[in-house]
Amino acid sequence: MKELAEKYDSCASEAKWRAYWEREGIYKFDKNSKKKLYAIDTPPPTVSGKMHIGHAFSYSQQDFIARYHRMKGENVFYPFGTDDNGLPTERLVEKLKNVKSTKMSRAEFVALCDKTIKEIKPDFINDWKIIGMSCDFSEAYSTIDAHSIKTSQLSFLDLYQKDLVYQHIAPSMWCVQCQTAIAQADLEDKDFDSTFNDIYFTVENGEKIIIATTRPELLAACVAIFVHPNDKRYTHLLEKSAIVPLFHHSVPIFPDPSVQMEKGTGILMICSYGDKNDVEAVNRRQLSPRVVFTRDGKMNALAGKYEGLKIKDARREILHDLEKEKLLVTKKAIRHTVNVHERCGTEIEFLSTKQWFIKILENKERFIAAGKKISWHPEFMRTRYEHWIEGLGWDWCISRQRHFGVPFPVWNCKKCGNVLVADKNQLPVDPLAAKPKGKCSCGSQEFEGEKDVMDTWATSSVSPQIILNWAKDKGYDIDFEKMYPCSLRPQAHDIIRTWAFYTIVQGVYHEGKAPWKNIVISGHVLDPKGESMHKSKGNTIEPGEVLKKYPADALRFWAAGSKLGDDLRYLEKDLFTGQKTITKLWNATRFCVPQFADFNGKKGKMEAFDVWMLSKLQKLIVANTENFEIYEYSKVKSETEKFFWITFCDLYLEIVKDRLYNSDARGKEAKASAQYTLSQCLLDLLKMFAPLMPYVTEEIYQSVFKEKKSIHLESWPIADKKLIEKDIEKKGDEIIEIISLVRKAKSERNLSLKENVKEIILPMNEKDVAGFIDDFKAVTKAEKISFGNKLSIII
RNA sequence: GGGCCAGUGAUCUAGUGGCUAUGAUAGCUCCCUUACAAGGAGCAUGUCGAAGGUUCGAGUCCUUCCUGGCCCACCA
Repeated sequence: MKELAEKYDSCASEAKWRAYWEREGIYKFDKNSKKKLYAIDTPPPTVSGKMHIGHAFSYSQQDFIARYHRMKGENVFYPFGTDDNGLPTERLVEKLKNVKSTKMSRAEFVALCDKTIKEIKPDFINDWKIIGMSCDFSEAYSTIDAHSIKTSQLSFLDLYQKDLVYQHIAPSMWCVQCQTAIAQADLEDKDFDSTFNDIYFTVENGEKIIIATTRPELLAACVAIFVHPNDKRYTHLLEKSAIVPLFHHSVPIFPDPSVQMEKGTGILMICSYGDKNDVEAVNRRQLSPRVVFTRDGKMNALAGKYEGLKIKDARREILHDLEKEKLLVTKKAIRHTVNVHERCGTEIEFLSTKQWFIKILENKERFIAAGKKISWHPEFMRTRYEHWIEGLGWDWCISRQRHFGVPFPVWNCKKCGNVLVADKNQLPVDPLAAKPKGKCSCGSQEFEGEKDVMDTWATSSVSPQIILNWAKDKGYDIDFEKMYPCSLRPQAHDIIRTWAFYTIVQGVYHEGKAPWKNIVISGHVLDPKGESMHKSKGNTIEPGEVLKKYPADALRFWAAGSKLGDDLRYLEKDLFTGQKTITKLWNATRFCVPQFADFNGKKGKMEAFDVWMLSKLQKLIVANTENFEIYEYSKVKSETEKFFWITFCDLYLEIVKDRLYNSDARGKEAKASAQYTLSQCLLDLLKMFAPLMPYVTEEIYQSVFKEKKSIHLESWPIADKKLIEKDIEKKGDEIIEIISLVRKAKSERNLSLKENVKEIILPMNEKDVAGFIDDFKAVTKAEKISFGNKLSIII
């Protein structure tokens, strides 16, 4: 047992224990262990420059849970992964290296991505180690490593064989900035200033009608006009045709019940394609589409004189021309919400392209059913999941016309165009570099590899399969069958519609069941005003900056303060509160340690206040265990903090000082009783703080107790119900109440607490509280204690 | 427009039917007491968003409304 230094040096201590944990493999997964498994489907953060405060927040929270389960004696499988493929990575590399992927060869760009990732990843991962994540970092994966590519391709082959994936030419969501197809889940809302324009069309009978639109550049793409069949204003126009202004092509006027009569002028122009309704309308009426722009968002030849202009420039020019030709009735400024691509903020368009889709619409019920089999924490997050599924309108488009991603294990026959998929044994495969095994059914051996890569979610959604070695290509065995489903998926609420949903889809399709037993949803970090943090708003907080001022334990302690699933404001004072708790823990230990010097570890007859204290401790253990079982780490934090600060420090430590300091007068046995209680409380408190503040608890444990290699390999305290003494607790509480009143009385008289009290008359039965009286007398500095009907404090 | 969550002292927050509503921060008063002044003791601060209702009893349950956040839809 070592004396503790006067001050806790968090900086040195945290670095020391971090290195120790890694060197000693404290968090290493033991694949041969017979203990109960607890597998965590860790979120792989998207590799970006640095960890942000939201990461620090949510990863701390999942780490509390992981550490609790480890201490509970479970075999925790807690790998660490990084998501480093796909569009987000491409955009990062473009930014860091100041290049444009569209202006480079694919091979060149992929090589640059690989190189850049290698450069920045070690520092990036280090941020996670600094906050004290207890992952097994030797079980690290990247969503672009060979194992992940193989798993992802295997997943594709399995879906292909089960007829759950298909290739299809159809109008789908397209980002003209990223020049790729995207999925419904990749959309975001954004407000734009625009104009609502009333434009004249001329019907074949010469009548002029007015159509309202925000997108006049789509006039060239107009293929029909819809009016409501019951709209008396326009029934006479039905089955006639109209001439599109500026472009002079003729389009039919159809009745269609989807038209909302009260909107705009009640006349709707159908373009190929302005939105999802247009897509459906064109299909329903079997119209031949007029596509007017190119994949990079410029007008094409069909747009006549506007060819080559960007969409927005064309809009301005066309409005200008309409105005000049007196075809524009009015132009109203409006602000409206438009769907944009979440990665770049560009308004999405609809283009007919050939894409791969995973079928999801036909199995909505199965996904909802699988969601019901999972325990959601908090429960209401399941509702969000179900609503997302109910609102889905498209199958999952998984192909991206990009460079850096998992390739489709697919070739097309050059002769007949047939699709050939790779053989399982070929994986991982790059179809641009390799050839399929065998021939096409047409006899040809000439193939063209699929150039598209997969949506990054297509790979991250098989994270359970990746970590549990579904592809069976890891160097050693992790028994997929035994370990699937995982025990836990921790993640934030903003990716329920993507990561959680897609992972469930893959789980249902590959394994016929949900991928995890529990899902814990964390919230977001807000700025001090309660607003969301955005780089553009300039209100972001960098964990690196926070950690220059405060220990990682304090950051974690702050992160433990949000109720499960709740957002939390970043207020610096809360970091300070955490730091105070660390200091207090340190100083309380500094008080205890010298008291253990002459302690033989044996307990004799226990003093009343010690029984009282141990009883309260057992109750805390029960409460904390229950709360951790339901993932309520914030309640563990507040309960433990309250107990430590008030019950242990303010009350108990003060009460036992007399017995410890004056053992000659009070007796060796009374001292031993206090020593025993102190050491029990301190050890159990350290253990219960350990998941939240792994560093300071380790530092203290290693100095004072050191029964195992690490406090994090210690067992979580188990409550001894026999120690719960309701009666003594109640009596003790009554005495405590009076101690408070004595303190208050001194305080009101502006006296020091060590001031003597002449006499205290207790309104109690002497026999009931006899065991407490010596301690009570000492802590209140009372010269005389007597018993009567009414409380009286005579100073 | 639909859904979800929330509205508690100056600020943030605990509290899913039961004695005078938690704790933290800021404020004020006192105390350098041999773990801790980055501390301790104490004080003050609340019509628990509004209105109805259920109940012996409501911050807690129900209804309606108001406000905020998030998600989704619409966006001719």
